[in-house]
Amino acid sequence: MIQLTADLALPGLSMPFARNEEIFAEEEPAEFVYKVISGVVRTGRLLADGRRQLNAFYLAGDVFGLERGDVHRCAAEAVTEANVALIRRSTLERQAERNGLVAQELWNLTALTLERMEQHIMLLGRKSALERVASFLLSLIDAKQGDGCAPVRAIDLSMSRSDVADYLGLTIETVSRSLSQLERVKIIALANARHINLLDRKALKNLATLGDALRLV
Amino acid sequence: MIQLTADLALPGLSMPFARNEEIFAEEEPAEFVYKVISGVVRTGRLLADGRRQLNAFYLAGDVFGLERGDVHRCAAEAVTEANVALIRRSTLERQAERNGLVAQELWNLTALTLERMEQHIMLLGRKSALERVASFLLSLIDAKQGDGCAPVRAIDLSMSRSDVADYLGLTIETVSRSLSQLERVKIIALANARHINLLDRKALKNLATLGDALRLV
DNA sequence: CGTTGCATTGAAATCCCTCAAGCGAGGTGG
DNA sequence: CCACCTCGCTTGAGGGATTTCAATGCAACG
Repeated sequence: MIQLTADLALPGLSMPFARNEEIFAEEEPAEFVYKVISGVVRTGRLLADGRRQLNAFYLAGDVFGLERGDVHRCAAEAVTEANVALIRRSTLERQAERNGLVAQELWNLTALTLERMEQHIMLLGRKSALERVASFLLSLIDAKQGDGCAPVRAIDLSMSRSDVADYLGLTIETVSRSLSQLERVKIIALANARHINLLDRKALKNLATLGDALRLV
Repeated sequence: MIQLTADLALPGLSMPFARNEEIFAEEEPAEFVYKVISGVVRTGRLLADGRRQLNAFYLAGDVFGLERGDVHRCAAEAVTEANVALIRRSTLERQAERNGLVAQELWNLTALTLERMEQHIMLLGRKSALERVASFLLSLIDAKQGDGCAPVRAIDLSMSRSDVADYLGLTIETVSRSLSQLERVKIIALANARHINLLDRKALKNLATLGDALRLV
């Protein structure tokens, strides 16, 4: 990570994106690899009839747009105003050839994305709506926890209900109802639609991982 | 691929597995990387209450068990009798450090798996039962097509309805009903439960990719 | 103060799951 | 050799979770 971070941080290549602005499109040539400097980015795909499925949200420090082939198989858009660093892929691959650490880091980043996708597959294939929303909130908490060390008491959603729904394979109504349900049983409190106070973390975790065998060991 | 294939083909390390035999377990130390020589392998995870989600099926030539961390995050089992080549991970990583082509191939294989997972996420999050089954059949056809060049007219399912269901995020009953439905509209014919004749490939593709934007361009 | 966009809530409909019964092929024992 | 059992698959009926459709609320903004 250190290696790539250094390479990616070239300040000249950092670009600002507005809310909902497209960073790259599905099927677009994959000329760059991207790193979130600030803000939030979403990646996803569309079916022709308009159904949308989001793969992932990327927060500051995350790398996205890393592809095997020569085109992007997902679109990427800014969820919030975001600064994104661009690294020319050809440059990166040349470096990887010379420097084993860069190559290893490219592999690591891809494998990390893969791990997240595998977890998401379990969520989409086998979890109920309530479990999905609980898992989602918990993943946001864990991401935040990684940064600071103070226990997280509140979550600020940077994405709309529509984004959450398309990420979790639900409708916005079901997401809204699930959040209301979590509030009714006093697991969370909704200060407003985008600001959530965490009341009972243990209960949330039970819901989210009922019972992910990995966590119970 | 060529590079790794050569490395992986060391015949001394090929191991036979019986139907349903475990190849590695969830959370087991990831000591080896695996390559299917013959037969079919499934990978997946369990929730504590017994719900199962399969990530992927691997056919002859496919590599699986490639991890970033030091433990397997999925279990792997033989679907049919299978021969699997094992490569010690430490060996592979040492080679990757010295030989850029090996490193690149490791990255390629991980990225290929990632691509498949992303496609599966769309299937699980946004496709109906019928679309999922159609997509599944089509992916089997495409995998077969890759080998020979004659147009595929029949599919032999090596996995049970239960495996298909857990892969597609459905129940066995829904899988069965979807297949019957495909038969009723003359898209397929079921010679028996595991042997499917393809009658209308175009209709199957329409169902599966209605309308995957990628394919419509 | 009306408009616009996003979120919540309710009611009805739909899709898929659950439960249950039946079917067929393969294997075993009488 | 046939009856019987088992296992995997199919089919049906009913129920439940989520979607769909529709109305309302709410906050930001011109």
